[in-house]
Amino acid sequence: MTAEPRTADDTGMGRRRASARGRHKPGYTERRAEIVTAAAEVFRVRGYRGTSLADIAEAVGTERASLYYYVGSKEELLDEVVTDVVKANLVVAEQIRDSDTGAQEKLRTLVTQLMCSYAEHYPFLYVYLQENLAHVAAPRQAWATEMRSVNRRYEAAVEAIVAQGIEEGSLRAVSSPRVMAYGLVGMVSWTSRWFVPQRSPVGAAAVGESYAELLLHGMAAGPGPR
Amino acid sequence: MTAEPRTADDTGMGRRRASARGRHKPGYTERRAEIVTAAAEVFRVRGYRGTSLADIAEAVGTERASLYYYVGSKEELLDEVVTDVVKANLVVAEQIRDSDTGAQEKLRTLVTQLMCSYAEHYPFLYVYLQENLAHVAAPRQAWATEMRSVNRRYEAAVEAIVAQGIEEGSLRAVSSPRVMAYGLVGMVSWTSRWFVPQRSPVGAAAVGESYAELLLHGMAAGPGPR
DNA sequence: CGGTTTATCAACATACACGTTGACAAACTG
DNA sequence: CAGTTTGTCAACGTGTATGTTGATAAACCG
Repeated sequence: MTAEPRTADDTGMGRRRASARGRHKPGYTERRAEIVTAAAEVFRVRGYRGTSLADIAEAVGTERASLYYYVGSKEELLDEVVTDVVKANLVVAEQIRDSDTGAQEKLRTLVTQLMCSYAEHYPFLYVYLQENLAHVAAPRQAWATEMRSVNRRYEAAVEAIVAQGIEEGSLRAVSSPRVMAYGLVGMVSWTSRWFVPQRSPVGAAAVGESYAELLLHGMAAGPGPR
Repeated sequence: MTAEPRTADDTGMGRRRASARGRHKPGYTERRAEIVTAAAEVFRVRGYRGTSLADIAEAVGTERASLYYYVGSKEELLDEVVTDVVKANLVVAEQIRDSDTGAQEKLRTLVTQLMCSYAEHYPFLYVYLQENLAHVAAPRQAWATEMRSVNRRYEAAVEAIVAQGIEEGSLRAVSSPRVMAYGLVGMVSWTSRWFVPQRSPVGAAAVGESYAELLLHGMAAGPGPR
């Protein structure tokens, strides 16, 4: 008894809700964006791992279960928060690398652009920087692998510009291009630990220009130090 | 019935074990150190939050419950891994700040010392750097507050050296001392994301010297860029 | 204005992590 | 070699997180 045929009657109610996501009602997408934005801020403050969906629900002013009407999982939410912006950033970096200028100008542009990008898409990119891809757990491995590749390409772009600079003689080989690139990226990325666009006396552009100045002056060929 | 008097008979068995920790048997401390070391490596690889005591037990080759014979909690383990080394590092930084030299030499010493320190106490300091103190959850607030103060003092020391350099005229005010200090710390701290002492073609000292060179050349007063 | 779609949420089912207990074996000790 | 200490571990209790379900309002629409 209690056979519960069930056969191919794949009409789980939850499934129907999920498929309702396909349709693009006007209010739906807006509300979804609200949720993603709220999630981004909570992620930034408490970290991805330290954030529960209940936290996000509270920030949005709703109940945890309601979130599932808009989003399939916490992972999907992170993906939504982070992926596009990060990829856009990579595109810009590769454009700069491929542009037709000297390495010095390229680096300056890249650093200031990067800082401004952080501020413009405020909590989003910082959520990403604070995520250590080496620490992601099993269920996000696919995403992590993709993002790692984005990171690698980003770093490769910076490295290429540095290498160009050394080759064209405008930059000193203070160290290997790789290590120099990591230094540059690190200096800028670490701002995620202290820089808050609104609450900072100095703007993102100013920080970016300072760091560009510092790095360029530091790498520039020409009159020695002392 | 089943009154279970229990009164002041505070002889819970677990308590007795815990108090047995007071005694300093020879093998005990060694085993404990093994566990702390293993924990450090697991923390580095998976992050504090992403690590379960089961993971650590597996790394040690024992059972989760056995760890509690040596350690009261996961937090205690992190504390053990991180706190002393971090504080020692701060002491060195403040010594450098208070030493009797020019700012340039101070910064060079500080940066190289810092990198070497990372390598020497390998996974330990990197575990700390990867912990974002802004993300710690409630039960570790006390520890986090203490560590935040350590961070603040560290950054203040670097900032002071930069300020000294500007005052004595050996460094340019590329930006505020604070922002410059963050840049320096960031460049070095970010190595936690890519530098693995054994597995890297370039040693910690070399990276440290390169970054010191780059930063100093970048901040140094004297012949302009171009 | 009745029926359908849209959105919300209480309640449930699972899973996993932490920390504790008490039993137990092996090593030590007198 | 008997008794105690030292170290290990299966089993349990508890808390908290995720994701699902079905009931239920509210808005929409023909």
